[in-house]
Amino acid sequence: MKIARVVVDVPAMQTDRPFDYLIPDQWKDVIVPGIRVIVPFGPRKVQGFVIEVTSASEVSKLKKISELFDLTPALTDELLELGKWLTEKTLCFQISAFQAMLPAAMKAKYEKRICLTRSSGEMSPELAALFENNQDLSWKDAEAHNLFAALQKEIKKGTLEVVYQVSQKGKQKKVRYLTPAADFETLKRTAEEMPAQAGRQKAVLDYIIASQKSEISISDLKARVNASDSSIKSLVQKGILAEKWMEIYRDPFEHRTFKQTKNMALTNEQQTAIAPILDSIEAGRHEVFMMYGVTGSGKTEVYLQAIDRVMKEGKEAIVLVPEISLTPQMVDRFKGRFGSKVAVLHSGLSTGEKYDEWRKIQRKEVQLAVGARSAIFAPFENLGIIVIDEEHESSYKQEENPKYHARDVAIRRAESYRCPVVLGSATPSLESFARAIKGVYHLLPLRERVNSRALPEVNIVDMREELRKGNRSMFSSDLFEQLQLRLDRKEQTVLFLNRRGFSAFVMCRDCGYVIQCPNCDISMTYHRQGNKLKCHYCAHEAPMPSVCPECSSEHIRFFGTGTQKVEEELAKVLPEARVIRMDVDTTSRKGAHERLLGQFGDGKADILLGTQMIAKGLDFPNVTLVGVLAADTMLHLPDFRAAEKTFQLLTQVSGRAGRHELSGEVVIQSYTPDHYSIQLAKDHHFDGFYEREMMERKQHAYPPFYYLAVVNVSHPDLLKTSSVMENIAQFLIQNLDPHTKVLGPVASPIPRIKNRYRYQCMIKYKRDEKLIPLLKKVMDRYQQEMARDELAISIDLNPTTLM
DNA sequence: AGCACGCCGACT
DNA sequence: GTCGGCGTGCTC
Repeated sequence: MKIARVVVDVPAMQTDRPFDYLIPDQWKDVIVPGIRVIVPFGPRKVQGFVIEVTSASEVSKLKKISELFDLTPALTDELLELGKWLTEKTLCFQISAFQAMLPAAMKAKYEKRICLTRSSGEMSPELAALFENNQDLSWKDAEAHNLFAALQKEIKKGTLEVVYQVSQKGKQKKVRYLTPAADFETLKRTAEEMPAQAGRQKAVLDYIIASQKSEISISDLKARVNASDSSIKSLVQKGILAEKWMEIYRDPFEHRTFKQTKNMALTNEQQTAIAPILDSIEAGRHEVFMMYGVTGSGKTEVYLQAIDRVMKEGKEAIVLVPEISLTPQMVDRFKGRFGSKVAVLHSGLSTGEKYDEWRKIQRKEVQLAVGARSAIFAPFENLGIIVIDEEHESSYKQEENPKYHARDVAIRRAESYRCPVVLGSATPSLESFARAIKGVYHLLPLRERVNSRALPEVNIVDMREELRKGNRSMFSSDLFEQLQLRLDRKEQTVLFLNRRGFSAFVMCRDCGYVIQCPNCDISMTYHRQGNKLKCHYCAHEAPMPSVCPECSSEHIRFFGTGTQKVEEELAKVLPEARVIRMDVDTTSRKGAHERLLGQFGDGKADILLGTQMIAKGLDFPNVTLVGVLAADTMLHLPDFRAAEKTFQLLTQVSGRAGRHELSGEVVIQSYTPDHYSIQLAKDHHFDGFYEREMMERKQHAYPPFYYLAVVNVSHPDLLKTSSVMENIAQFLIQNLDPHTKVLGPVASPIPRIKNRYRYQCMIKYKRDEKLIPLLKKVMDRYQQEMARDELAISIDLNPTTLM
């Protein structure tokens, strides 16, 4: 008998390996790698993925696979292989890797039930009544009615038993439809021979004959010829029509039409950029392109035409976009060009809708998947290109297990399919741009805007100056004037408030001095407890000063503001302005995001006020002013990427102004206007920023000069947490390569979450073969404590955030 | 993760 | 003497 190696759906260290099962003869040809099965595991039943079929096992007493869960593999061979790779690269469980590649609807659902056995003998009267009409009882009901004692006796007697049911969370949506059971000639004859009193049945047949359709939906029949259930039923019973089931898709775009677009003529620059991509497609060569183009330089058109070529060759494409920019505008462009060949996968869809879009890919009914991070796992089998738009976006990194970066997965998949990856951004991540400069990636610059429109003029307002002038409001006089001007001219404004950076950094309102750690050049975090400052990178501490160490001003304090406050303030100073506020609160309901943007696009408001989510992708012709209320907030986060993120954000936001006929202006308010990330964003000078930031990174041994790994430990007990972390750090220091730097342990930037204390330590390395095995060893060593005690250890290789 | 098995304290 | 507490170890 053949044997299947199965990875079971039990995410634990001790079960993170394949278990062998016998394949029953009737399934010997059906069960192939990638198929999900249900297997007995100890006393229960669990779902598992078949990863291999062999003929021998080291285990002698094998159990049989109890059920088949798929008829076609849920994961292709390539995705199984990719899962293995993910496991190694991110140190996650195999099962977690597999599950990450499938839509949430395909996760297994477990239910425990109590069933009658065949040898049902006498039962106690109260239970007998319960099982009078039911074959079984759910475990939850039994629990709720406190029946366990009585049930246990019956189980001992053998009249009842416990069964484990495994099903899938999401279901395919199916509809009943009718099909003629005979050819149309026979149908015609039957219709004529219909008895007179069967008028409705005759009408149904006449309609079917007239329409010449072989598949008739029941709702259609009911609407068109007023058919009733009984007349349909009798036609089916007579064998004239047959009933069938058909899978239908929940269509998230049902009520939307997309304007068909064609390839546009490319500018010279675009042509120069696309040529090497097309070469690579044609040659079947894997290559990574870094398409570095200013906002409005027409990156999307290049993607579209490259994808068009791929699809003409009968291959498939994946386009990743950041979660938040999956606004209708982006979907429109792809749907408009490729119509029904597109599947869209993003968080705005329901679980069922996502599953249906995924099914379209699996069934090869579409050739293009557009979506957020997880769309990188689209189950295509003949990929011709992968595009990652806004490559620098942090949402491409998953923060939960498996902690993968979509860019790495994209490159890995593209290697297997020998196809190109196109990374696009106006503000590439330092890592990617450095690789492009080194020649690892192929750099494709787009320096001109398609409409030759100049980039908007950016004014930086020094908020310290405003304060000196006696303006204590959150709007500088410059911004206020500009706002007033747009109202008069009936033009629109986007106001951006960066709420990230809520963590209290300490800054002097007079000179803009921000207190930084002497060892790390990272801003220190204010701690209410003890009124002191801490660095979360090296654990350095300092007392909270009462006067600014730089200028001795007393106006030194910590910072933070919200959109609601801004809205109130706006209502006070510009009562006639109509404001739409977009933040987590106003966009939490489904479709709210799109609706608000639609309203703004229709000119129903003068000002769009929002957080991160309005930073990208928006393109409204009437917007001529963009205001950034506080450019600094992010700059002082305890994050070595703070400057990079600030630069990216400011550049991104600035790009929202004056994209069409009207020219635009940008006002950036800042307490640190001289910081290079702000100054260089003003000049739209990425290259300058890159060089400056690379110096900083080199000096402080951060990526791209070093790789990072972070070990996080958490436990309800503070002492336990720090001592475990200390032990791990010591172990790593003693065993890692001497060139590898281990920093910490320190308390995490958020030292306690949900009553668990958190400690971390950072590892900076260039090349260290010992690292992964050592980290595995650490996990192994603490495995027991993690299972029993409340200890948790997590490892993030190449973290994007250190929170 | 679940679940059974097994070894100690407080009850009929 | 038995019921049930949760520490320990296993799941093909």
